[in-house]
Amino acid sequence: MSGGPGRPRHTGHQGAAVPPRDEILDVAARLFASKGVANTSTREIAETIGIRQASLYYHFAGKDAIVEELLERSLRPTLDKIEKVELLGAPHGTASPAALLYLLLLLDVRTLARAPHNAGVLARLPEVQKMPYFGRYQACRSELGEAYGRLGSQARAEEALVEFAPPPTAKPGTLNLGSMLLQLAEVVVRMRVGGREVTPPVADQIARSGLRLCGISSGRVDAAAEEAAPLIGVFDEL
Amino acid sequence: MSGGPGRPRHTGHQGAAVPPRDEILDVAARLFASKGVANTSTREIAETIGIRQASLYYHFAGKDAIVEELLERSLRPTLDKIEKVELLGAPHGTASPAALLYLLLLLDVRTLARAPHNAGVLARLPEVQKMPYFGRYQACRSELGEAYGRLGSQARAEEALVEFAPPPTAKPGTLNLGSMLLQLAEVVVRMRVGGREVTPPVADQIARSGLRLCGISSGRVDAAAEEAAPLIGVFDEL
DNA sequence: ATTATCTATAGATCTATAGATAATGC
DNA sequence: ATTATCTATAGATCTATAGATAATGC
Repeated sequence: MSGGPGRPRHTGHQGAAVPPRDEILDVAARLFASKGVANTSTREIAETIGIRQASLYYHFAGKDAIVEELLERSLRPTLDKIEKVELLGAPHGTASPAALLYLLLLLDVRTLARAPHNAGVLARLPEVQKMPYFGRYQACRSELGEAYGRLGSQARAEEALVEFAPPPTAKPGTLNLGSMLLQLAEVVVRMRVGGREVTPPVADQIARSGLRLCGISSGRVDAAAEEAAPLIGVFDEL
Repeated sequence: MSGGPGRPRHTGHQGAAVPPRDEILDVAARLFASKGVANTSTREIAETIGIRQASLYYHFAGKDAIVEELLERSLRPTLDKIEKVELLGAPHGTASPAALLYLLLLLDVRTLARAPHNAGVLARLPEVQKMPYFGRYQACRSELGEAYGRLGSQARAEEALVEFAPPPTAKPGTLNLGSMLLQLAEVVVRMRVGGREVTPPVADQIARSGLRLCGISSGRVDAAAEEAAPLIGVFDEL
């Protein structure tokens, strides 16, 4: 036979190959995103990698544990993002709310665009939303939504002062501005499902659209984007 | 036993109760939306209604047939919408692109808000997207997206003329404006998943946000909404 | 005869566990 | 001894079919 029973696939650590645990997560993420969780069997995950179904249980307690870890991992970048941007806003007060909003949107879009195997779809599956762990994910997501909402209405208020525009027509409380911005950023998830590439100019366009959605005029959108530009590089390094 | 074998649940047609076929679709839609398709067994559908699992197969060829019909039904309102709005735009040319866009967004939001059991989630499930029938759904959805895109860029162009604003910064072809508007309207699906109610003012807010997203100034958004207001009633009656 | 249900079940999964096996490192 | 795999399988589903049964309408 090719492998023989009990033969480990990696002898020692030759050239630092992908750890089996990560390979499982990687393959599972791809399959879950393209076929759903309940529709993907543990057998399919295992045999895509080239191991037997039962061997998965050496690395994970069960199928749910795989989902849980994927969700956990997809959470991290978002939590980091919020923290960083809040840091940048409060202490010096140098950046305008509009620029901060642009920055947060752009970072979010890029995170979703770069997530391996379009992990954003995972959190949209009803089966996943029923999982006990999902509460944490949702809490984190609403925190991001609130950050969007705060920055969005600050930027909008500033706009009204500068431009002598009529006061914003929004009746507060009826709709969450944050939800809409969150949703807008997630157009990326859709694009990736559709096979379209998320290029840097596309990311820029989406972020700008978010500012316009808040009622910021084209001229000031440009200004905010320029103001944010030098800050992007800083975030990449953290 | 309570029913006994072979006993029909409806003797004749007493008071035009819900036809069993529709009841199945109704229950299936609710379960699919809340737990996913693969995660919902035919047994669960049947026993929620109060019939036996095998009895489903008298009404439907299989589980997939139920999904297919739900998808088909959720398609109809969208197709109608596009047709109607195009009708209104071309012949007399009375309505401005901005007003038409507002109208289309509002109709779309209301359709999603009123769809029984939040049918919008169904089309987002990867398992459903793999179904052979899904192509038709997607084609219809992109048609709507293109209508959004057309109206959006027309409205934006008009804005630039009137306001002497700088030319829109969008590099054409990099990002589909239609996709973003489509995505924006679907914030309703999310809201419903989260249990939040979609009131008429909320619908109005979303539609207005769509116009702003296109770069239309607050003043002209108000004008477009007012222009569209009398047309809404007309559409409800068709 | 037709309609709409039922019971019973075949056949195909799918998840998770038990226990064997071989390579590696101490 | 530990690590990572394997084979084999129990037990629990789940879908779809076959054939029986009873009510209704002609």
